[in-house]
Amino acid sequence: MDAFFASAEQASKPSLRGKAVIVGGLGPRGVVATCSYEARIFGVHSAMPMAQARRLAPNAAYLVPRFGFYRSISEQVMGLLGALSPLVEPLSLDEAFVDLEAGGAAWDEASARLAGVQLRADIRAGTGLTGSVGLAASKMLAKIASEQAKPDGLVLIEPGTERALLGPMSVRTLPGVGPATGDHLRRAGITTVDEIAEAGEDELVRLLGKAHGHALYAMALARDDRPVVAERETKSVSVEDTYDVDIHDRVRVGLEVQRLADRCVRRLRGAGLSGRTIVLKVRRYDFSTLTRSETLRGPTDDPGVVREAAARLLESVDTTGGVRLLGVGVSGLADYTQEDLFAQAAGEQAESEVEEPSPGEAAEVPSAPVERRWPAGHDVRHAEYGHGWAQGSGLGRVTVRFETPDSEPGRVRTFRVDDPDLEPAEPLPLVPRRPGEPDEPEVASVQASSVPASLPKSRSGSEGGGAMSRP
DNA sequence: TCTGGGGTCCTTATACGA
DNA sequence: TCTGTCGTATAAGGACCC
Repeated sequence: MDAFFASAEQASKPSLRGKAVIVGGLGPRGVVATCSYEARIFGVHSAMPMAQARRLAPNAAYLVPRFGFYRSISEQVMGLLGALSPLVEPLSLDEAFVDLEAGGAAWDEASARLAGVQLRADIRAGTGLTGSVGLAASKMLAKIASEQAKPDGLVLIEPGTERALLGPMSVRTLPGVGPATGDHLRRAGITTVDEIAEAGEDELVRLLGKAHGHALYAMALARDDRPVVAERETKSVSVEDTYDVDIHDRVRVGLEVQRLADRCVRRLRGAGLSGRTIVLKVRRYDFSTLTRSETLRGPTDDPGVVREAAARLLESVDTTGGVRLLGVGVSGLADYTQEDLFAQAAGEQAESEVEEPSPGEAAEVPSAPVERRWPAGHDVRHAEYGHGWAQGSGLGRVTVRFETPDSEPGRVRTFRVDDPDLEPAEPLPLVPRRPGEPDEPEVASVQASSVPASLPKSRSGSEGGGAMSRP
């Protein structure tokens, strides 16, 4: 999908169409998750500190992400991909590989192009959003093609032309070459894909290590036979928080770690998993990051056990100077629990407390309960004025723009944050339902019956038919 | 003024049992 | 019994991706 979060917000909010829209964390330490193409003109891009984005584009609309909303759109699009092939490999909410050959949807250039054109039309009709499609004989090339196709395009890399196309490109084009590897290669005099090929495999391995070296050399020769893998199992579950201001108080640090441990366990249990290795992550005031981990005798999903392990790990960390981020994770996952009996007994007391957040938790965050209630961009409903979204809040007031995906740009009104006529609302569907269709009040309730998981699994390992769509 | 959150994979060092 | 070594876990850090 093109500028996915920002596009979804523009589709949802008519007044933002054609405008610079920036989605991300709005706190003092937030970063840009996605921004609209209008915002990119100002130099804003993903991962940029929000403070910098505000300087570059002070008049843009700034919104917090609504993952539930994006997920429902994503499920719709993934459903369309699932109709093309049983082999769909999601990379994120807005991106997936599809093996068109395995699905019988395409077998040559013409049929692949046709499938891509049809898919883009279906995505637009179903979601009102634009997606780009890259078609090629391997995952790497499909991905590069989809990058070139954006926004709102389709690019097909013809078999036989791969090396010539790749050769003059920057090494940074290849997936897996980020800033560090890019610098490393540049210092060795390698800046283009051709130069990787010329350097030779041995030199690449010497520079970058075995795995990376071999992989990169193969990529440079356009050799990539990785299959499209439909279902990959989760390897770890983690939660982390960056705090608006560094935490110095050691007791407070301990409390935060306990909260994170509970949140992590809730997610773990929600996924029906348990794990053996507990990981504590600490980012200090100077941005130095360290992790401490401990492996238990058996997997656990017991909040008390995870809390205690996290607390033990924290003891070995020096936090003087303050911490800006804390995180707790669990890896070494299993889908069953074989609890250490001794540890379980110790954890039982804490157990009951994790099921529901403790009453004190909501009040525990002293910073701005106002912004918490009306996050920028979230939908609201007013008894008299109907559906709208919170444009901003502060000083006991919230500004609401009243509009819906299929209305004209709406008007703004301001209310007291505790106005009883105002309540949070679910997102509305981006595309109006056709008459005769079952009534579904929320996009969030889109059913997942057509996602790949429910489709028959075919053998994997097909090669040469890989195509990737960037929906 | 800086620099999120949720992941994956790889490398290196170290410990340990056979 | 001493010593090396091989394979496997574990621990920590780093790069990368969206």
